Amino acid sequence: MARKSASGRIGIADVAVKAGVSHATVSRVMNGNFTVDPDIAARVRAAAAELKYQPNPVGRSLALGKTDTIGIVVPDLANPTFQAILRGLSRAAAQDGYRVLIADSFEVSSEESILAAEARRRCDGLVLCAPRMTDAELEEIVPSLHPLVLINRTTAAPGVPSLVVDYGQGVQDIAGHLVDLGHTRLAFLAGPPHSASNDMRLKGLEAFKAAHPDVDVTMLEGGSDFDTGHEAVDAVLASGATGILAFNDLVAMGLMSGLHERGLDVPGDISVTGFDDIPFARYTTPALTTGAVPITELGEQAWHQLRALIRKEENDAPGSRYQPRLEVRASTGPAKAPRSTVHG
Amino acid sequence: MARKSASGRIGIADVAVKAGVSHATVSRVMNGNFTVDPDIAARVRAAAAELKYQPNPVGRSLALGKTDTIGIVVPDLANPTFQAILRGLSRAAAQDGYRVLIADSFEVSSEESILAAEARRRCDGLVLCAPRMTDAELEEIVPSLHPLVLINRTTAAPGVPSLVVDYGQGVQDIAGHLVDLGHTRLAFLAGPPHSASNDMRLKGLEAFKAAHPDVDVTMLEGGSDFDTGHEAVDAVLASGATGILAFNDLVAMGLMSGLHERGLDVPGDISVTGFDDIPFARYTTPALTTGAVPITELGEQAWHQLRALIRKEENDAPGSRYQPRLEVRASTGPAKAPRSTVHG
DNA sequence: GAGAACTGAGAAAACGCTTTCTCGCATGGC
DNA sequence: GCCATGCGAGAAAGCGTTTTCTCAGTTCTC
Repeated sequence: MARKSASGRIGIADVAVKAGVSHATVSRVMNGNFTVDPDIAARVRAAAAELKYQPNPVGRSLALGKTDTIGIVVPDLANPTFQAILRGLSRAAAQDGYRVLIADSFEVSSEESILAAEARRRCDGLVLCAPRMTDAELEEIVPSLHPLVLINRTTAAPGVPSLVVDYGQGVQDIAGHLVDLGHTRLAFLAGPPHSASNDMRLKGLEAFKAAHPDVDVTMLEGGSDFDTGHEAVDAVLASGATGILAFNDLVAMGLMSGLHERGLDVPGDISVTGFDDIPFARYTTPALTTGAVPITELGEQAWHQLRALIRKEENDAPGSRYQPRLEVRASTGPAKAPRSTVHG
Repeated sequence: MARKSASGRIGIADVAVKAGVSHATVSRVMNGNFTVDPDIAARVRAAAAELKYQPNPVGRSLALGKTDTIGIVVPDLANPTFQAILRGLSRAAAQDGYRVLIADSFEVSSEESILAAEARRRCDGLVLCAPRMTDAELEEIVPSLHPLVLINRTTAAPGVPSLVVDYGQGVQDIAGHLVDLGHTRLAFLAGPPHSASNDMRLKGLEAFKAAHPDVDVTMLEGGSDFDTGHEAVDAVLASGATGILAFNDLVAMGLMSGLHERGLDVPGDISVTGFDDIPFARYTTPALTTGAVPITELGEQAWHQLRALIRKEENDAPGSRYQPRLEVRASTGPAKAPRSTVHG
């Protein structure tokens, strides 16, 4: 019969009593400390097994000063991109015995810093995805969040790795692809106004426009979800563009759905591109041309960077930059009125 | 200048020294205990603010015996269904000040019970999604996991709410819909062999077959992802069925994609149905007819049930059963060779 | 004006563990 | 046979909180 401590749960004290040793010895055995007599160790292990004793992690955390848990702050768990980051992070961390605590800010960016601080205090480190947070706010909280890894943001603070996707180069590649297909009138269906990754795309497009003065690029307001794309049909048609760069795959899918409802053919009438290469992108009809980002791998890398920080290792690669790979599928095709050589 | 305790972080002791009071008083103030003189309370608050003191959650957890965290065990974070449950759970829990810790078993069901026990000890309660775990194993670990809420599983143990989707009824509704459209040869593209929810579907189809002896239902082996559906094209065509019930939306989308590649028209040649109504289901081409499950709401309900358990409230609704709603979209249509009245 | 009742804050115990410190005991050397 | 050495395990001190216990100082009552 398992005797229980006052709390109702079996603790180290119960095992100690049953094995006829002190708490300290039980702790030593449980932690594989070999300065314990093998006979006694065996007795302790037997007692522990019989009582099904499992050390209380909270007690351990307090004593050891670590929780074996990391936190991730995401603006929206419904977004496939963050789901993928979470997945990669979770898997990689699990392999090293770490769990992940999620903090979803539900796009309420005013809550983000509080949430981040909160999460950080419960964990050994933090991965922060906060695309809408202002630079000022970011700089202010970053120092108190160490060990910290940033996703798609950079900071002046030292010792904070940033994993950033080169969206600027990505949109340029996509725009280039459309131009190669003969499109001369493009439109960019932008993302959320104050999003860091949207800014990167805008910068990329500026560079593209500078390099291609003959191409007309219309900027359209947008957002980051299906509905944004779906509702943008009128604006897209009004722009007269034949090649559309949607902020991301979700927006592109919404747009294609809306165009389809209007009886327009993609890519016959209009070419549509996305960004991210979420798992569903290859299964849309037509399959979506997009800028593929190895996003799950990014989550995995986030863990590796964070791990190095937690272990206070020399970090030779403080952050890294991911180049999107142009993934040409069926949603892009020759412009209706080609003005130069067109393949296919 | 903020003085720091040995640990390097600001603790209650630092605030106590700065305010010239004892730790106890600081704690009382921080917890809104009104037996403290207003002047002293103000002094403490000022000191806390100046030092930017935030109580250490681990210390609090140990003292209070609660972590304000719940855990969720999922077999695969890549699956939209579990993502949605997680989302609903996370949001609902957040509203009550709880965070969620995720434990992804990566479909390794042998790890599931260890993972669950591990997660449970770090949290105040657990939501368990373990479709592949055997009944025996489930019954064995359930008692040690309380407070616990099960998703799509039931247990004989008392006090464990189960949130289960009535997949059995769902497939019958879908099958009925296909028969109404004139289909007489159906095929079920099954899910993972030992999945609880697959068993429920199979039972539902048995009932359906008993009620519709004139309808031919072929059972095909399958899985739960895109590729399963994509690879099943040959088997589906070989079956001669014109109405296909895929295990879930993912499989249905894979199948539609495969059929499309073969030049077949959905629903012209073959009608395809899914299950779950994941967010993408309405954006496929054609939009997918499916059994809609309010899955995010299910995650939310999971929290409410768990909360009741944690608070030891009387739980008048120990679990609940969700009826899928038949969502007819464009992927189903009249059978090619109608044998009875067909609408449209 | 003295004892009772009360108020409010400090001391100390508790939460469950790890780890340092300490010390008894056995062994080895001379 | 005695002291130095070392090994192994218990005692105790943290880790950072909350909360009970205790008690000094004040107010109230008769």
